[in-house]
Amino acid sequence: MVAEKPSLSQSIAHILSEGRMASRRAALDVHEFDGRFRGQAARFKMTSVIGHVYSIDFTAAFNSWDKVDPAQLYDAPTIKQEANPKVAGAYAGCRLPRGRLHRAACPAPPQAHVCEHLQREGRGMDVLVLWLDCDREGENICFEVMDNVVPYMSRRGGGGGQPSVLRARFSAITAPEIRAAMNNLVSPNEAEALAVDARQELDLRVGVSFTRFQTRFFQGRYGNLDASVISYGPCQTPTLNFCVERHQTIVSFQPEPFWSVRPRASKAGVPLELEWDKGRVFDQDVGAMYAGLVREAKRLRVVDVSEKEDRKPRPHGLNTVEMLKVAERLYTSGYLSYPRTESSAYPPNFDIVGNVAALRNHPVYGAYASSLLQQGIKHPQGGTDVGDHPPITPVRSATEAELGGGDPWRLYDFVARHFLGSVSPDAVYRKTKATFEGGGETFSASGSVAVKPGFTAIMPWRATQSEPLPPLSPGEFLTLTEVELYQGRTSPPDYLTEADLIGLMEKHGIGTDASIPVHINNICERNYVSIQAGRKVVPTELGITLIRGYQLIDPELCKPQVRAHVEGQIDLIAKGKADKEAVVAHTVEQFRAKFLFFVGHITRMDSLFEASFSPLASSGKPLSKCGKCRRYMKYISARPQRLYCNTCEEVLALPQGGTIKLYKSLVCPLDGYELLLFSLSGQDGKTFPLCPFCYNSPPFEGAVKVGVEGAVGSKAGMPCSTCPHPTCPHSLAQHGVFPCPNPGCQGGTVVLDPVSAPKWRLDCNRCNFLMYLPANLHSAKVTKDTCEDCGGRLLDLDWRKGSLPPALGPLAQDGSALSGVCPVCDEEVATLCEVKHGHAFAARRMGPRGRGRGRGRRGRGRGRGRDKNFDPRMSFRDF
DNA sequence: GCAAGGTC
Repeated sequence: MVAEKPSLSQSIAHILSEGRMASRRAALDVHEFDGRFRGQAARFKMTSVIGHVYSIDFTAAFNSWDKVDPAQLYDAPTIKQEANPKVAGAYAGCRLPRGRLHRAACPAPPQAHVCEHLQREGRGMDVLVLWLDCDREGENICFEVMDNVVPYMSRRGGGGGQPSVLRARFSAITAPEIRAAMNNLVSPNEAEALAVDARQELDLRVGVSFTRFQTRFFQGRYGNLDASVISYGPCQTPTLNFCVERHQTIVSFQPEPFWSVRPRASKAGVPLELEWDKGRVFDQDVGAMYAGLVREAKRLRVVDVSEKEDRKPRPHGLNTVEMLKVAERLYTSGYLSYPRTESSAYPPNFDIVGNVAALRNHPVYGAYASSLLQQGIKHPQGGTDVGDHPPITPVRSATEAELGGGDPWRLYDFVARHFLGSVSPDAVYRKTKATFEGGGETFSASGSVAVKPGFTAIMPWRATQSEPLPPLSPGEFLTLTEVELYQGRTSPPDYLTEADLIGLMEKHGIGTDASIPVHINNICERNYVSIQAGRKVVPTELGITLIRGYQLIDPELCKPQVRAHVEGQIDLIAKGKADKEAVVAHTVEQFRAKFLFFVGHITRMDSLFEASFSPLASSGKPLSKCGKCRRYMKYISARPQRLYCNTCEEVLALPQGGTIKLYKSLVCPLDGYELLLFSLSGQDGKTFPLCPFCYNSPPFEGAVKVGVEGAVGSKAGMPCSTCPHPTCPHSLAQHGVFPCPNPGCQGGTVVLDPVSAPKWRLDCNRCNFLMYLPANLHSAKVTKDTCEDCGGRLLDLDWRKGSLPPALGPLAQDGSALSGVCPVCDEEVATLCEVKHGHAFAARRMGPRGRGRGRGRRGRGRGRGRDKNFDPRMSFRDF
C-alpha cells in the first residue's frame, strides 16, 4: 500500500492496523502489520512517496542554450527522470552547540531514492493498494508508483497471472473514511493519469522554448534588464498579465467629475443618511436643476417604511491559500487538518459533532462549543466539496501557551473560530428601509438592528454594527435643513492586492491551490512585479514591457484563455473522450505555430524594450581588452554580470555572485583576452583568475561556478596551478564529489574546492578532513580500497601522461612500484601503490626523505585541524 | 539558467 507522504501513510496504517503495528525507519517510513484482506489473513506493508516520483525534461542533447534552437524543442525527445526529493528532517541532527541551526556547516540532506525504495518494498507483494490524493495529479502518481512496484510483485494477486493493483478513494484521514475506502477499492484511472502526462509535456515544450528564446534575444541586446532569465510560462505569464492589465487601467484612467444631490434632514435628533436613487449625474447643470427642485420643496415626505428580517449566513468551510505557511506548521505538529484543499463544504460523512466536541473543554471556545452542541449543530450551506480533502478545521484542542503564542496561535484561533462559526446558526438582523420624496426626487435611508448574533458571537469581526433608523411613518413630513449639490471625481481602481490576484487566478483556473503562491513568487523573483505596501502587486518596467509585447504580437500568449484552452483539451483526455497522443500532437502544433509567429515578430516587442532599456553599447564601464579587436569591452554589472564587446558585438558570460577586476594585466596565451580575477562575495572572499573568452568556450563554458553547494566546480574548468588559465592542459579537468576517506566520518563528502586554486584541496563537509593536492594533477577520486591500519579509504590520483610530477616521472616510466601513504593516518600502503598509465594510489610519496612507516602519524582525519605544527600545504612539497 | 506539478 502506498500513500503520498510519510505522515499520511502513518495515519492510514494506524487506522487499518488498529494498533498492532511495527514501524521501522528507512529513507521513507514503512509500517508493517497483520490484518485481513478480502476475508483472508494478510500481512500489510504501508509506505509512501514524496509527491511525484518522476519529473519530465528534455534529453541531455537538448539542454544546451547555445547549441539548440528553441524551435527544436517542439520535436525534441523528452524523458522522465526520478525526481529525487530530499529526505525530510535531515538537518535535525545538525545543530551548533548553542542549539542554532547552522545550514552552512551541514551536509546536504540525503536523497530519498524513491524508485529503489518502491522496488525493494514491493518485491513479492501480492496486491498493491494506492492511497494517493484523489485528484488528477494523485492518479498520475499512482501510475508512477505502479511502474516501480508491479514488475517486482508476485503474480498471484490478480487473475490471469497478473498482480492485483487497486486504488483507494478517500478524501479524509478518518477511521470511517479509510475503512470505507478499503472496502470499496477501485481500479486506478489511466485516462486521468494520461491527462497529467499531456499537461507536463505541453508545459515543458512551451515554457522552455519561449523562455530560452526571449532570454537569449533580450539579454544579448540590453544592459540594464536586471534579470538573469526572462521566463515565460503558461501560468506565470497570465498571472503577470492580471497585474499589468490593472496597471494599464490605472494609468489610462480619465477622471470624470460627477454631481449628486444630498439633502439633509433628521428625525428625533437623529440625522438621516439619505441616498439619492439616481446616484449621480455627469452634467453639472442637470445636477443643479435637481438640487433646485428638492430645495424648493423644502421638506421630504415619508413614502414608505418597510421592515424585514435579514440574515447574514454563516461562513463556508475554510479553504487554503492565505494561511498556507503557518498552517503547514500546525498541520505537521498535529493541531490542524491538512491545509491544502480547495473544498469549502464538509463531506457528507464528516464528523462535525465529534470535531465540535473535541473543543468542549477548551479554555477559550469551550463554553461556546458546549452550548452549540446543546442547541444543535447547523449543517453548513453551500460551498464546494472538490473531494480532495475536507475544509480546514482544528484536529485537536490547543491553547495559546501550547502553541507558543504569535502567528501560530492567531492562525489556530482563526481556524477554530471559523470552524465553529461555519456550523453555528446564521446571524439575524432586522433591516429597515425608508423611502422619501421631495421635489419629484426619491431618496432612501436604511438601518439595521441585530436580533440574534448567531455565528458572529464566535466571529465578532463578521458582526454588523447596529444602526437603527428613528421611528418613521408613511405620510409624515421631514423638514430639509440643507440640500447640497455634491461634486466628486471618479477615481481609478487600486493595484491588485495579493488576495485579489489569488482570487483572479482561482477564477481563471491558473495554477492549483498548492502552486498559486509559487507562481506569484516566481513573477516577484523574476523581477516582473514588486510587492508594495498593503501587499499590492505592482508590475515593474520589465513586467509591463513584456506583457505589452505579447499584446502587440499575439495577445493570446498572455491571456488566461490559453491555459483554459489547454485545460479543456486535457479534460478530454481525462474523461476518456480523446486520445492523449493525438491531443498532444495537435496542441504542440498549435503552440509551435504561435512560437514561430512570435519569433518572426519579435521586433515589435524589441521596439518596446528599446524605449525602456539601454542597449548594451551604452551600458557598463570599460574592463578587459577583447582578444579579437584589442579594444576595451564593457562590464555590465546588472544581473547577470557579463562583458560586452561593442566592436565585435559579442557577449561574454561571467561567474555570478562576486566581484570582477583585472588580473595583473595578464593576457590569455590562447586567445589574447585580458585575464580577470573573480572574488566570491561573503566572509571567505576567495578568488580565482579566469580568461573571459575561455570561460565561454567549450568544454569550459560557464564552468567555473563557485559557491554552489554540493556541486563545486561541477563542470570542470579549474584554472591550472602554474598559469591562471582555465583551458591550459595542466588544468584539473576531472573532479567531483566523493565520500570522505576518513573512516570516523559519518557520511561526509569531500569536494575538490576550486576557490582554493591554485592549491587544490579536498575538503570534507562533515568532519575536519582537509587535504591539499599536488600541482599538475589531472584528477583525484576516492577508491574503495582501504588502509589496513585505520580503515581510511585510499585516493586514486591521476596525472596525464607527460605531466607527472618530476619525482614520479622516472618511476612511472620504468614501471617500478611506488609507496604511498594513507590519506587519513599517514601509514605507508606500499602494496596498493603503483603507477599505471599515469595513475598512482598515493597521497604522498615516501622514500628519499626517509619518512618511513611509523613516522609522522599525524592523522589527517578528525582533529587534524588542531595540530598547530601541521601545514597541509607541505604535504606535497615532496614532489 | 528554462515550465508546472507534487512534496518537504
